[in-house]
Amino acid sequence: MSDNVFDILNERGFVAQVTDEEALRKKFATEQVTFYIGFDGTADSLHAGSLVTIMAMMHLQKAGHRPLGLIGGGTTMIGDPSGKTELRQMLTQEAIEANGRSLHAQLNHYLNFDGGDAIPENNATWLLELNYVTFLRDIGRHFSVNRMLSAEAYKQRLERGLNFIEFNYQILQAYDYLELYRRYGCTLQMGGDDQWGNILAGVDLIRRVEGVTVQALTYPLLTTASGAKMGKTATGAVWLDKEKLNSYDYYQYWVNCDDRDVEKLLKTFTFLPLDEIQRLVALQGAEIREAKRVLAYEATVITHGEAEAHKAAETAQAAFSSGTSSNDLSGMPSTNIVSSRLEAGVGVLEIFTETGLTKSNGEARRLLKQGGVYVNDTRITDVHAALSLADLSGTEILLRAGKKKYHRLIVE
RNA sequence: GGAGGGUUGCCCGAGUGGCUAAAGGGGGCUGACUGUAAAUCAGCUGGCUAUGCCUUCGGCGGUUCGAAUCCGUCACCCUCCA
Repeated sequence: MSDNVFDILNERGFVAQVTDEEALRKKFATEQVTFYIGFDGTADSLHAGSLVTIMAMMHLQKAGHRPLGLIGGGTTMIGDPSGKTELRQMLTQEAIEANGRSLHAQLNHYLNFDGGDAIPENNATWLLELNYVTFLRDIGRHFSVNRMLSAEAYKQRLERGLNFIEFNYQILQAYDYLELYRRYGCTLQMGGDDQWGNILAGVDLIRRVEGVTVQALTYPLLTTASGAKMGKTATGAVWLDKEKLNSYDYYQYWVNCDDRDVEKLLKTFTFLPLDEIQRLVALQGAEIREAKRVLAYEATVITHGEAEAHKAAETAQAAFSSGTSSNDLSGMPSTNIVSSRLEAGVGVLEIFTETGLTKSNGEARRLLKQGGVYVNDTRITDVHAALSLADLSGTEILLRAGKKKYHRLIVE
């Protein structure tokens, strides 16, 4: 370990706040640190927002430390008030458990629970069977309500109303840290900067109960240059699950990023060396697209693997670079259609909606009127236009909505 | 438990009997310009078997020729009092 992992994290922009930088550096340099990050169990797939966390874990793991992926199966039943203005929607226990399993399977892809020494955990294991009175005696007495109330996270909620159940969230998260310290010797918790208060509560609790000083590190909450949260688009979250978002669209998400975000994204979501990133970011004007392609490729490799990333890149190249002869569109989303339907003629509006390019016939009609409907790269202007066998090029028809959304219609 | 205020389209928010598929903003989409970027400009932004029809203003029921708008009731949220 010539370079301290702390520096790697720091250089790449993963560090917002640390409890004790010197102590943490020393730990990283001298021992294997078991660290944990909690994942909320409200969905059955992680999205690009969680990637920051995952990348941080991977960096530490590469440096020889031991990641502990904690699914908040128990805490999800409560809801974290931090950064939210409303009570989180309650999920059934069954749904939360199912989500937990999916999330662990996903994390396994990045952290390798099976082969390596990474540890999957779920706080439902200890939280669900807590005895209320015992918990109050042993843990509750260490928490000062005064201090909790003065925390920024609660202040805002106090204006609007804070449910008792949510008020307990921090205590439970603190307790998680204690449990993980006891069970696995976990001495570092990381998380988004909005978790700082909750994480510190755990650090305090461990000091009071065990007399041991453990560490906390948060990374900045990433937003795009236009102010949106990472991993969310208007059409939905950027899921990491291939079933929910195919590799091509995933690749496209990264390629379409804002120029101003490229450097940050490369540092955070790829493992490329910093000097390479500097070289890419130095590109000017349209050349910056090269940096975006690298970003998209690298990011897709990490999540979907090299083969998928390669296919996505080829497909994007074929679709967007008119000069090239590459015709590999295999990565593009597609829909099958029986040839008899084409023989009879299928309305363009109908087919756009059927493939999901538009959500309704009305939307398709609107799109067409505005000049955003293309078939085989030719703009369609007639609302009543229909596709027939004559539109086939090979065994497929290329549909496009607007400038960027492609879809292949494959005849079987 | 008592008194009052609120619940409108993806989000915020105006509307307090017909001119309301519902102002305005945000977001999104399309087009132009470009570099699959940003900024800017213009248009669009409930559904359909579409010069018309249907559904939408928390749920249900009522008054009315006509209701997001009035009445009743239920649900949820907020504020003040306990």
